[in-house]
Amino acid sequence: MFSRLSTVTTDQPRPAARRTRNRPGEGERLRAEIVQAADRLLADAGSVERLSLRGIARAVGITAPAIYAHFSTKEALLAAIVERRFAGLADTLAGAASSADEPRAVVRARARAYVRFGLEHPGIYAVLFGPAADHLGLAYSGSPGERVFALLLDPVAELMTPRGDDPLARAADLWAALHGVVALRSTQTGFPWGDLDPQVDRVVDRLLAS
Amino acid sequence: MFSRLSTVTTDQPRPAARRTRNRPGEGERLRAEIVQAADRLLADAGSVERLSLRGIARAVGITAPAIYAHFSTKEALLAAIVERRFAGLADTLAGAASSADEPRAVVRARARAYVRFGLEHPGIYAVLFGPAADHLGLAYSGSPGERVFALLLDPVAELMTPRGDDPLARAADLWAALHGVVALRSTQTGFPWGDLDPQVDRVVDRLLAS
DNA sequence: TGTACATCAGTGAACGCGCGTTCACTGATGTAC
DNA sequence: TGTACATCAGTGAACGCGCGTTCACTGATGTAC
Repeated sequence: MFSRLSTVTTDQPRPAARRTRNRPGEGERLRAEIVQAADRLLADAGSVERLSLRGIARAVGITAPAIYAHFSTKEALLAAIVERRFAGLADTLAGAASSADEPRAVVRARARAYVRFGLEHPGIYAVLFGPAADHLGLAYSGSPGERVFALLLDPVAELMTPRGDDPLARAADLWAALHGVVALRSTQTGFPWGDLDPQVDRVVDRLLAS
Repeated sequence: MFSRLSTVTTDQPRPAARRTRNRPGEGERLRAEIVQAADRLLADAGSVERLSLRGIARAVGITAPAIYAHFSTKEALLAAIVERRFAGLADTLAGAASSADEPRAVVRARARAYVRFGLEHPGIYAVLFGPAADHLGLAYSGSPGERVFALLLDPVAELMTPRGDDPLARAADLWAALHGVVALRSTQTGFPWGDLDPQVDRVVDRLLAS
């Protein structure tokens, strides 16, 4: 008895944290812990494929089936992370420029913030805008990602409309270019990219030129 | 005996093609068949993760271990595909513009060809320039990908150097933008992208402006 | 204040899956005599 | 021309792995009497 107990106790596996079971009525707390751990693992380790329910459970200090009390499916959990992060990114972009600024400065500030976000959290960025986004049903139409795009489109429209240029096309060009900067810099790490902000400024200024 | 033989024969599983074993001395033929099948599967099904040795074997009509006679590892097989495709892409880009054209037209033609390649073969493109390229050791430095980049860089340099602009930075901007066009159009399929060539032309012309 | 009980957060074992890779082998082919 | 043999292209069974998901359950907690 004693020896068995002490074995089990000593034998503590991977889980970093010692957990105390939530009290009845507080089960919802685990939900938050799960999302937080999953988000951190995704941010650290870079790709959705490497994110497993078992790994998340290990990080939280529970067993994998316990996740099913809060998420019916791995995809449901991913969707929760993604929604949170989309909202966070939108807030970041919105906050990157005061609305009093002139439109070109707004675009520049938001472009820098967008790219920085992508490079700082490649795993998160990939889930929001990479191939994984596709089969998560997070494509443009009607999704929270639309809100993020609107934060680029709006100031671009302020610049283009008076000029008679097509704002949607120009904002799309810009989005694509910024995405490319994030994606290629993340992947082609041996390439002599040079400093980030000057590149973003060059791209923004030229793509918005008449 | 008979029944067993006929069962085995009738019971023919997935493999599409009926194969006749190569004769001694002709084992090398299988190598080419494997690469071809793997390349096709990758081009069709879109992502490296979904490409398995067992799937390739099924497509060729052999068993998975037979692959090991020709490739010591799944990665070795991927590397063979990638090298072939890099060379093919370089040829396509080189052929997209006659060297007599003026540099701006060369860039435009190669940019269109690059983007078209990426959109027509998303699975291949992803292995060449996506996140998978990273851990395959196919990053920029010293790789065949460098040859592809040089095909953009050279005409850009012709344009920039007389002007005193930095060709490497401008070519990098362009590469990133083109990559973004490919990646986002592949992923965000619900977005109102508009026609491809006009977008590529807009991006090229503006990013090369002074 | 003390006991019986219902609740429910979380466990542990098991499922079937497809994967990359290993290993000992089979059996048709071309060759040597 | 016919037989014995070595070669070697490819097989089939098995390995251990981590995965998402299911299921019957345990046992600490708060509550009712």
